[in-house]
Amino acid sequence: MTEFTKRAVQIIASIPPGRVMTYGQVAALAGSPRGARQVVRILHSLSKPYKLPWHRVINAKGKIGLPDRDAMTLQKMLLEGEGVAVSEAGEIDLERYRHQPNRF
DNA sequence: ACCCTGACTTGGC
DNA sequence: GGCCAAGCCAGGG
Repeated sequence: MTEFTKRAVQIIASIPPGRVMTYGQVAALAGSPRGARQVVRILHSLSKPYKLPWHRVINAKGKIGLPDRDAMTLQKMLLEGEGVAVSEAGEIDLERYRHQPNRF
């Protein structure tokens, strides 16, 4: 496991309920602005063992990237359960829910 | 080791 | 604002 992966895991795990982050944002904070795809891999392979809040990680368009309709519905359900509004199309208001670890 | 693929992002039309 | 093309990085076959 690379350092980047470890950092990404920490970052994802630190996203509080009711907040979301984009793949690119996580990647950037973990030290690799172009590592969004690796973040995706992390969610695929490590979300289970590390119990990561995968549902709080979405793409830059503010939408759920999941190809599976069922999984998307689950994610929508989980987020709404935390107070995040998700449209039927799986869209989220990033400006409103984006988690910003080092905001001043 | 090489090639393909992906829960991505950004820039241009 | 939506669709297409190229860039990027790692894991898996």
